[in-house]
Parts: sequence; C-alpha cells; structure tokens
Amino acid sequence: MLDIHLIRENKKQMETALLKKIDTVNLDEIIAVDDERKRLIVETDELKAKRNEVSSLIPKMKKEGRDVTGLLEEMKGVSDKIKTLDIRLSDTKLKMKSLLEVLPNIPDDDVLSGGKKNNEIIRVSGSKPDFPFKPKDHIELATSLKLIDYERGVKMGGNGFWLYRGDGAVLEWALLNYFIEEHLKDGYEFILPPHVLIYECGYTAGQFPKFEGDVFHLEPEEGKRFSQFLLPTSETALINYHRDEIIPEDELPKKYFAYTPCYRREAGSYRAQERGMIRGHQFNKVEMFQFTTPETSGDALEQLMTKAENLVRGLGLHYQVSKLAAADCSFSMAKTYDIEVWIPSMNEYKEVSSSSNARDYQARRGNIRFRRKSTGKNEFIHSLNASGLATSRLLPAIIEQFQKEDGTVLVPEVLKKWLKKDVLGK
RNA sequence: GGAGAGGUGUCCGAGUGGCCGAAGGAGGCGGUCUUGAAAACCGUUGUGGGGAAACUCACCGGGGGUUCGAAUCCCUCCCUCUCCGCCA
Repeated sequence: MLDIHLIRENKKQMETALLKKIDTVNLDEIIAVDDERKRLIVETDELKAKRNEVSSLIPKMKKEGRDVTGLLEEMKGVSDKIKTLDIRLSDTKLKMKSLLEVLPNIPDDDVLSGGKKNNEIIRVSGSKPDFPFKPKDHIELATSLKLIDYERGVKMGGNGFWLYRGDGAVLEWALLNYFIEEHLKDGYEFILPPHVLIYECGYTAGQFPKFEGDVFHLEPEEGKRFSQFLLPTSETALINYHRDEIIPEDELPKKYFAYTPCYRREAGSYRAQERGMIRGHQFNKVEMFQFTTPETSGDALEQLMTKAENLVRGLGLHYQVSKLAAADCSFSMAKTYDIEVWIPSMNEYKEVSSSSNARDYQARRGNIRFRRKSTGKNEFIHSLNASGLATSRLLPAIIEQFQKEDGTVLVPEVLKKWLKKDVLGK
C-alpha cells in the first residue's frame, strides 16, 4: 500500500515512478476521493464536537433542575445527521482503499523502467558447458534415471504435477537440506508455517485482491464467510508472522527462512517449451525473509542476494544475476534481483531465485511496525524476501549441466553427504 | 462435534451509561542518588485522522442497534483459551 500523504505531496514524482512499472496512472482520482474524505471529516467532526459538548451539558442542567426536552429533541436531529454523514464517510474511505490497494509499489530510483527486455545482467558466473556429445534434456534424463515420474504425477494430481522418486526424491531433499544448513549457519530462524492461509495473509503480501485468481482456494467451510487458500510461496506466510505487531527496534533485523511447497494455479501459462519441471502447480522452495529498519533494507537486499548466489555457486552451476526492470518486479516490490541458471536444453537462463525489497509496502498493508528507540514512535518496518532457493528448477539445471555422455549425472560435491553417491545412474 | 471463559494502550491488567483516552503495574524516556551499575525515589510516556496553529474528532476484537450521550446495555460476526468427545 502506498502512502496517501506521499501521493499528495509528490504527485508528479509518484506518477513518473509508477509509469516505469505500469502503463497508465491516474492519481488525480485518488486525490479527489481523498479531498472528499477530508471534507466529510470536517463536516462530521463539527457536528460531533457539538454533540459531545451538549451531551456533557445535559447532566449538569438536569442537576440544576432545568428543562432539557427541547435540547434532547435537537440533539436527536444532530445524531441522525451524523449517522448519515458517517455512512458517506466510510463509503468514501472504502473507495480510497480500493483505489490505493491496486496500485503497485513504486520502483527504487535505480530501477530501470519497462519490462523483461530492460532487465540488466549484472554478473555471470561460470560458463555454458560445452558438451562433446549431444546432451539430453532433463525430462529424458530424469525419466531414464528414474528420478521423476511425470505420468504418474499427472495421474494423481492432474496436468501440471509430477512426482519425485528414488534418487530424485533424495536429490530434491538434499538440496533442501543444503539450503537449510547454510541458513542456520547464518543465524536465520527456521520456520515451518501453515500451508493453508487466510485471506488477510494474501492481502498483506500484496497478492490480493489483484491476483486472487493465481492461487488455489479451498472451499469455505460450512457457515464460514472467508475461504482459505494454499500458499503460492512461503513469503505469503512469513510476511504475516508479524502482522499487526510492533517490534522493538533492538530486535531488528529479524531473519527467518522457511521451507514449504509452493502451490500455484498458473492458469494458462503453460507453454510447450516449459515442459518438465520448469513450471508446475506445485514446487519446493526455501525462502529467506527479513524485517528491517527503513535505513538498513537496502543493504539487507544485497545480503540476501549474495546468500542466494552463494548457494547456486556452491552447487557449481552456471548462472547469471539480473537486476529486474520495473515492470518485471512483482507488484509489491521496489527492487528485485533474479538469479537465473542455465538450462542447456532450453538454451535459456531460468529463474531459481528472486531477492526483493518491498520497503514499507507490505508493512502498510499488514500494519507491521517497529518502535524506534530514539523517538519512541512507531514506524513501518521494511520487509525483504529472497528464494534460497527454488529447487524445482535447480534439479533440471543440475542434471542437464552435469550430465555425462553415458546418460549418468555427476552429483554436486556439497550434496554428496546426503546422496551417498558420486554419480546418479550407476 | 458438545460445554464454558475471554478479547482494553508497547506489554500485563482494572473498569457502577455522563467525572473514562481510560485506574494500577511493567517497560521506555528524562532526572536525583552512586566512582560506575543495580536498587530506590521523582517526573514523563497511547495510536490515528483533520487543521498553519489553537484546537478538534475517532479508536477499548469487527460490524450494526438502543440513547441527548456507550469500553460499559442489546444483536451479530470474527478470533483466542479451557474442559469433554473424535483423531495423525
């Protein structure tokens, strides 16, 4: 959620910033509704002040034995007027909220405008493997090595699901263990959150109301008004850990990480070239998260990105890091770095990690604040999230990049302690 | 699923329809004392809206109602806890 005061005071700059991300902006409408809100406040406040004054007078007059019936009659009229105006005021506030909540976060100054094609590659690590044979794609490898069962996955979950089996399951779990171990080493607190969340969680994260269609909703329980949904990423859970809380300043930064599967409808986004495990309705991810003070969130983002990068490098994969252009950053985020691994069969780099700074955008939506020691005042915290990492895309990268001519795959050094073997397929 | 209890400020906790934005305590901040710290003592300290300001309005889980006037009474919804039942 953007700050209405900022919008009023820096309309031009805000519009320019938003246009880096979205095609059309109309802040005048919001400001006009806000004007109406202020006008109504003044009007009702005057009436309420009168009501309060007279109401405190009445018991005194009664004590003096004076007649108050005329006054009571008059006040009844005032009360009715207040009631009518209050309804209009709350309607106006609702309208404000509905206009504000669909505005995305404003990009940081150093974020370029436009979409994907304006993403800036800031670093490349390693190089594309040069196969002296015709490399296989991960679907063929994963199937022949009995790591993944696509057909049975679909038989159980329908289109867009797969299942891990044998060494495939062990490899997937080894990746998760590797990440968990690293995050624990860095002092992050491990969270295993609920996978089923309430509406408010999606709202705070910035997914709702705009992207409600992207998640799996559960049928509302009998008699319940609100349905729950399956989390599309553990970020949605973690941002809500401190929702409606006030954190003492000296407890910041709060550093968490979580493992959950991520459930996504991804309606209509299937493409022939994204077969296999590049895009599915369920994938595993370890997610890092930080709550920080406003002045430290910039550094925290670099920290998170570096952590994610170290994990990919630790696996020995060829990857690149990009700073995303404004329109490619997600709705709630001011700045995002992506780490993309090389998928030989697709001749493309695919995202395995996204590190983002939401600044105070999510904090406003979820009313998450900290108490600043020097002033004693409550301020919105900054929130950051970073995948560390998404495994469903790492596994294809690993088996494709590390495949041998005989169809076997070398196990990355850091995973050997869990896999207990050097080569898959032997 | 059945029965009961409860949701108040940064936290804990009191609150007869007007004297309640709200006792008391803890915590924070400032000070006295101390070589320093602790303890003790004194003072101070809610959030948000409107306004240049004076000031004013709202907020005691959410929404409605009764009333000239609601933290307090009524309705309704949500949530939490305890006990019983069922269950991995």
